[in-house]
Amino acid sequence: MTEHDPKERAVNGPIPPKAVVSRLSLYLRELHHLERDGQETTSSTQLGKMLGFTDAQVRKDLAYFGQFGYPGIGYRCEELIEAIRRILGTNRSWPVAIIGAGNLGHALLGYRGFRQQGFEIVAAFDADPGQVGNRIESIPVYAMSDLAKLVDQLGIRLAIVAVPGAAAQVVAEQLVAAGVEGILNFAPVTLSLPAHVHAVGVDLAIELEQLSFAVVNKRDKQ
Amino acid sequence: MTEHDPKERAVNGPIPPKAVVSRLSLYLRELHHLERDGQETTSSTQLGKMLGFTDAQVRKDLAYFGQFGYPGIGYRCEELIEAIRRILGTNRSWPVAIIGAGNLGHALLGYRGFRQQGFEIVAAFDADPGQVGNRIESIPVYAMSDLAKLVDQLGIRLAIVAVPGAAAQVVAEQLVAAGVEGILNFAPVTLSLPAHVHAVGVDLAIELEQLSFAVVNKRDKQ
DNA sequence: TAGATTGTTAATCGATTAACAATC
DNA sequence: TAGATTGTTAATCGATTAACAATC
Repeated sequence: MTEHDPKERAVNGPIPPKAVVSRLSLYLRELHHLERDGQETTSSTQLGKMLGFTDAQVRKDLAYFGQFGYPGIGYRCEELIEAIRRILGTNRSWPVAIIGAGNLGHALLGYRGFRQQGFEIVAAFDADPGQVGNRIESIPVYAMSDLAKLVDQLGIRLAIVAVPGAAAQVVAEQLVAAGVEGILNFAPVTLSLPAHVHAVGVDLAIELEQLSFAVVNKRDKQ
Repeated sequence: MTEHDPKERAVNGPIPPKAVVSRLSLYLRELHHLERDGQETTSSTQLGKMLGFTDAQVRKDLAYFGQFGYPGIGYRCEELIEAIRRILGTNRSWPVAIIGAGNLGHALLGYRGFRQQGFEIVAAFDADPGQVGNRIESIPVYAMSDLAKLVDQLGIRLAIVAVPGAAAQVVAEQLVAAGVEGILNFAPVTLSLPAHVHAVGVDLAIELEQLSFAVVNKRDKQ
């Protein structure tokens, strides 16, 4: 806590573009690196260079949410980290469920990066009765029939879908019925969801396709 | 093969925005679903509805690459699939290496979706001597010292980095030195690469952060 | 033919960059 | 003070949408 009192934007100010919010996560990641390296302050120019953005873009992005810098000085890393975490909602720990304890779900259950950023996987669910009752990375695997009960008991609002494509839409509907508000979807399908439920899709094959395109159309970056 | 001879854009035509290329992958995914369901043709309106885009955007995106449709009719699914695969470069199979046979690497080695889209993981590499010589999902695990030799022998141009953040930059440099041209990076760091090497980053914690933001700023979609 | 739908141009909208007064 | 850097406005750039002639 310092005497610096940033004027943050009114709660119902202009809604930031999605691209701005995703850059916010990148700024946060770089700020963690800077802080770990012992740097107290940084600047829009430095953050921009680290990520290949202009300094103007960094300042503009942050300005959507308030005033976090000091003219002539820059930004205090610790303060900006705290501010971005508040904006993203990761200044607290989220309990998260994973649906699908197969190949990918297994790996996600063991992924350390989630907890470091404020996400704790507290329950896994699988359709296979052989899996139910097991613990994977010390996280219990439950039957899908227990979903609604556990979502309620554990206060789960976010879930990760790691089931085969053919099952994903049905699973998503079960999650919505259980009260989940956000879904990180690894199944290679477009989920159809009510407007109040948010989804982020990660399609691993698509990421490779984007790389394939970049390589076959070899024109240098920048 | 039909008598339809699309006039595709000159090879050095305007370079398409990145966002267009990523939507191309989504069109391809939906076209596969349509084809599997036995649909012969589709339209920009239908494709748009499936993905939440306008029909104009679908047509504009495709128009960057050529003329693939039939006025009054729409697009033949099979033809458009083939055209998009040619554009993305996935009308052939790419041999891919995975670096890091830990938690996540393990899951990626078993991911079926890669092969279905034209990517075959042919080699894994790990720094742990205990892993070297093993086979995971029938794919051999090699020592990092064999990287350059195998990249050359197997014609590997794309690699997936699934090592801890602290190791990722060094691994990336080894990949570049071995001649790899594209890197799909799962480590939560920004890689510094020469201009002729392309990277796509997937940071799993960042994806959850984006979801967290959407949920705490609960305003409905669209 | 009438209805459907493309490819493309023009109009609109939004996002990025440049510039600079204010501040430390 | 001089140098550095912010937050913000205006200018530029790029992407999306609307409209429509051409086509089947």
